[in-house]
Amino acid sequence: MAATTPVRERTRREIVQQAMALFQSNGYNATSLQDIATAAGCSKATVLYHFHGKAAVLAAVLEPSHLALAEVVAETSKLPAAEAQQLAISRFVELAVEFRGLISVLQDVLPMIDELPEFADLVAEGIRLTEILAGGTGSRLELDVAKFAINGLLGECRHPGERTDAELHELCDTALRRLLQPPA
Amino acid sequence: MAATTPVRERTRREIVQQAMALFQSNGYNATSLQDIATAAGCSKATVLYHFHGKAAVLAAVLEPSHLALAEVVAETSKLPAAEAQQLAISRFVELAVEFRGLISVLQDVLPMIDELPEFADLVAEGIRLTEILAGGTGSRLELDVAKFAINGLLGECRHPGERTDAELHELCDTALRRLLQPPA
DNA sequence: TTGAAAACTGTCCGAGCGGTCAGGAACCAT
DNA sequence: ATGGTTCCTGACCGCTCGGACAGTTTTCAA
Repeated sequence: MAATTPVRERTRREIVQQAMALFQSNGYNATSLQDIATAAGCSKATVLYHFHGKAAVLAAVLEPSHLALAEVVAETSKLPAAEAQQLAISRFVELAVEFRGLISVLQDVLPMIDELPEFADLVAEGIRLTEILAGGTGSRLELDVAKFAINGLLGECRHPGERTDAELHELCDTALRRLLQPPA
Repeated sequence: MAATTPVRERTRREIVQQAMALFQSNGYNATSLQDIATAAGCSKATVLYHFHGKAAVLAAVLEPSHLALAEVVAETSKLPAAEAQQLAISRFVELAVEFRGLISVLQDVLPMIDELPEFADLVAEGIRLTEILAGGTGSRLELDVAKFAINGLLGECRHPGERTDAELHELCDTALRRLLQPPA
């Protein structure tokens, strides 16, 4: 009894990896289970053997970024509002650059994410991040500006290859600071 | 020979109206021709009799906003860069508020809009608007910030009913000015 | 070597999609 | 009344999708 069955993990990993690539280039909705299976070199039935439904594949693809987001939220939650905002901006920008490819996937799924129960806490953490980015003033306008910022960032991380990581980083950093830290 | 056959126009209008409502609440991709037909009180074949394909229905739904956008672009194109940017911001915000419901439709279609030939000039006008909003500096960063602004605005106009028109207007105006007119 | 457990697959299913088409119904100038 | 035009529809088509399942192959500890 090995701690983990390597064959199981290997296949799962391959499926997740190929699914990620396909989701990034074609979007979640435009990618079929058959596409994933073909890319992963197995049958569609195998994909469904390892993952109970297409949404479960998506959840596995999103897991690392989800964990990273949760860490940023946890890390910033303990700080006073002003410092938290400051840190959240830079950490969030880093996150966006690191997972830039996955963000278009998120965009594609957003309209239906409320109906997928496996993403409830991801949504909750997104909301929490918004509050932190808003600077904790509780002001309606600032909260909405923070949402605006996230939407802008999500939208801009699409079209991979058009921008280098450094350019994307500068853009997001500039935009977030202009939006969230306007000079008094 | 009447100038227009009223019955034709009445059916067309009903279809477009119901399609607009469905596109807004469920998105373009998640709305089927059958859904539209049922809501409009006719058969799917009738929808296809009046509009040659689903994309044509979308084009009809988007037409008023498209015209309004074209007018804003035309109006601002003649002005010097600084004034043009100033005017574009306020006019674009007004546009966004007026057609706030349709914007989520646009978001839904964006990933595939390049393949729909009927929207080529809409895309072109969107790009032109981006340039005007960027302030005509030609700077890569400012151009990207303008795109960022548009994406943020598009994202925020979703979830109708959560915000009044006035609130949305204030939000978009604030965000665009912070992004595009940062104090020197 | 063997046999149970794990991994995998071919095949089928029902549903929904956008779109076509021949023909029926409504309309209206004559 | 009537005949041609416009409007409308039921039935159908080809296709793709996510998913179910019984049965085969592979794996691996005993």
